[in-house]
Amino acid sequence: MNSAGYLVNNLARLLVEVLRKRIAPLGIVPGQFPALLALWEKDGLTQKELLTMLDIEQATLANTLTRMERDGLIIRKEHPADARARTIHLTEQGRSIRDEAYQTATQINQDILADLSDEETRAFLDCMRRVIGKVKEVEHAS
Amino acid sequence: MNSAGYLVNNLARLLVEVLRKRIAPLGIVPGQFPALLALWEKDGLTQKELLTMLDIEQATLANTLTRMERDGLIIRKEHPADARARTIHLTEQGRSIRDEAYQTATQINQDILADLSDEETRAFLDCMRRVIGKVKEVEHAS
DNA sequence: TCGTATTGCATAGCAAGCTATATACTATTA
DNA sequence: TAATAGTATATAGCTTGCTATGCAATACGA
Repeated sequence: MNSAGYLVNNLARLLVEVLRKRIAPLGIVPGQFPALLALWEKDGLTQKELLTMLDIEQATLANTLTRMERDGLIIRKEHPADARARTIHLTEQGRSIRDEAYQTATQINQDILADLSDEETRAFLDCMRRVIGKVKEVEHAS
Repeated sequence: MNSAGYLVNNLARLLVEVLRKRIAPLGIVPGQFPALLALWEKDGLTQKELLTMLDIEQATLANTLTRMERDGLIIRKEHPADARARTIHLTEQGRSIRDEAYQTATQINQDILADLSDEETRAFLDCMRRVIGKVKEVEHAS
């Protein structure tokens, strides 16, 4: 297959594995990256708040947070005002890998786009965003 | 995040879910699609032969084939000449959904690219192939 | 204020990807 | 030809995505 769908899927899997290899020394895995990015921006969020920043389902986040807690990246504390909710806090370890993680991600993005001109990169990302928009539209309709 | 990596991952997940919804009536799931495409081309392959046509790992294929057998899409027969190998054959059911599955996949690709001009689509797919090539290159180097 | 609806999070169960390893057979070579 | 190497497939164990559902706490409406 050489269709858009196949290519996107293929590329996504390749990229996840590259990311996995490069961030392994930091003690994190790809699925934890989006949550970390959000927490590096703003610590102490509830799961619900965190969820609004990420394009994953609630159950996926809950599981990812459990693994992050197991791995010593975060801790969950009881919410001061709502006993259902819990606030999520980076540990020292979770905080400490921030710069290196950012650099790694930036480097990967540079590496993989190295063969495209600036103009091509712009067009490529623009197409991607438009297709994502279209898929969400189409998805809703069906 | 608005990086290439994030966008690709996001798009891939969206597409898999669209495909999942649309092929559910056929009794198949997205992971089975590549194997089915290959088998519709040529039936009775060994797992090893099938593997060369797909961009997944051997263990992933073995598990997918097990689910396909469970779902009545294929059967595995003993290889006439090599007792280690097994040949993989579509069942009548696996064969019967071919045309509808093709149409569904084609329709999805059309739908999601509907907002891009022919020229943009060409450029988009071309970029994707080049980036895939680059990732494989980079991956090998590290 | 009491019963119901809603909300926040967790859990169950599945798919599909990965690596590492086991198992069983085939091929080679000393 | 007997031991060793290699090959085809399967299995174990993990991550990360999904939907559906459970459970407790909160909010609301009669």
